[in-house]
Amino acid sequence: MSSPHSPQQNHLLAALPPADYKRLLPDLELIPMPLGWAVYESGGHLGYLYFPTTSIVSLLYVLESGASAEIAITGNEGLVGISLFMGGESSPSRAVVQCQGNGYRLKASILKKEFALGGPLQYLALRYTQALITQMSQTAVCNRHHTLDQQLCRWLLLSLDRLPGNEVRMTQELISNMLGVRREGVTTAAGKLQADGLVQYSRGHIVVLDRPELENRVCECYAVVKKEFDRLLPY
Amino acid sequence: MSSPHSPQQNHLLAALPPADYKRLLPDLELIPMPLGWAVYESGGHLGYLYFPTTSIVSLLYVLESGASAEIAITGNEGLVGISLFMGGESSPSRAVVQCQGNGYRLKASILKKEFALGGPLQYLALRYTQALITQMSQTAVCNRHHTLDQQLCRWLLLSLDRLPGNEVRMTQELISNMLGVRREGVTTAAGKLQADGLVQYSRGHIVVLDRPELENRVCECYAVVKKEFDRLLPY
DNA sequence: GTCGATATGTGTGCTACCGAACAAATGTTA
DNA sequence: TAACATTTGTTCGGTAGCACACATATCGAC
Repeated sequence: MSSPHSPQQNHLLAALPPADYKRLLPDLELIPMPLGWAVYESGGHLGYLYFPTTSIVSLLYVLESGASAEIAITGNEGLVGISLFMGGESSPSRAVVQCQGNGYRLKASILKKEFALGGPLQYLALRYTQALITQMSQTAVCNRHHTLDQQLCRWLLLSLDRLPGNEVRMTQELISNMLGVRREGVTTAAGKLQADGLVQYSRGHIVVLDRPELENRVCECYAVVKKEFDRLLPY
Repeated sequence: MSSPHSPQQNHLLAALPPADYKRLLPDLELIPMPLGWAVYESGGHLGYLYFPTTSIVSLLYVLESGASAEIAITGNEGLVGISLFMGGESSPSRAVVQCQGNGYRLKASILKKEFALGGPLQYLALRYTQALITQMSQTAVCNRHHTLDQQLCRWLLLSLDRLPGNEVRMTQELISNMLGVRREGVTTAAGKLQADGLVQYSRGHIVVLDRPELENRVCECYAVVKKEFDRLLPY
């Protein structure tokens, strides 16, 4: 009888005490999140706060030149649209669905009322935001000091953590946009991983075969971010 | 009769309505912020929230290798210690005084009570945090795509905006730590600026002579961050 | 003024990544 | 099955920033 979809698939919603969860439930709307959909655009208005369940959303910046870079990634551990409760209403970044799936959304007006109560939702939203800040900071440092090979490992692991199974659907072209590098660079780095038997990919389907070795090759940035998420949002 | 120091030199404190400001005033403690002082360490406990007035504080990450990178900079427009009200209590970054000066501090316990009221302090603190997020994100993208020359201009302008006068006291060695590059790279980039008459420096004293040209050479990142700060925190 | 510490300038080779052009392989559609 | 679009692989020269070594300049203490 129970639907295969539940708001509780999102860790933040699942962490709400029963009373708060019940109050919010009628206002949570299931919504499909198709590949490539821009949840919000740079500077654009936001009508809803989104809680991904089976989808992954990338926060990225696009420069005037057209060059881009991902600054953070959000899945079922978080939410999309922090500017709604932080007070700014908009943000200069873009949020794009990187892996198709579902999510729940909450009307901005309802979120704001709930947030103003100062209860569990505020508590969770702010802690999540701090974890997000850690991810962004670590991305900045990683961009500066680590090699493309390491960053590709980091990106794969961060994505994998937010997906069921061990497969990531994503072309090398799109990964290069996320990492802010050339597609050829990703081809080379991914070629090494494939040659060493860590992954197996073909036309946009990447299957991770040896996760331990991936964790072995990744830079410290992955562990720092993961540890901070676990500390702030124990699940 | 009036002291040369006032909490109102900090823009956030100055933006508080009179009633809230008066309530907080007895708990604001003037504190000198000496060069190099670590306001907080990675993972360390924070006893106070800091409001710089004439000092500049850098938020930076230090990697296991010893390499470092600045992810944001805070002066009299903001505050240091967001993890206190975001709920995490600590953060993996470090905050170091980059330019000596003064500031005011507020006990963590008092801050938390005040923040929980949901009043103007909460409003301002969250908006400031969102502006900080923009700065961090832009730093990540800038690290990826822009040249050292552009980044040096950005760093100089961001510092200049937070200081009185047109002089920045900072050796090239320290600037290189902030930007996460080699000292020689800064020497070369700074040499160009000096040769073209934009700055005049000697042993840790950088005097900006031609700010318009500096703004002409900087990447878009500077303007994006400045615009977002002005939007979120009009002064 | 001399000395030592700190700060800045320069040179040489090296590597990671860029830019562009093109080739090959793999799906998809007719 | 054939034609096509998409994805991945490869090559070439160019460049920004690296690592290391060392030269010079400036300031302060004695």
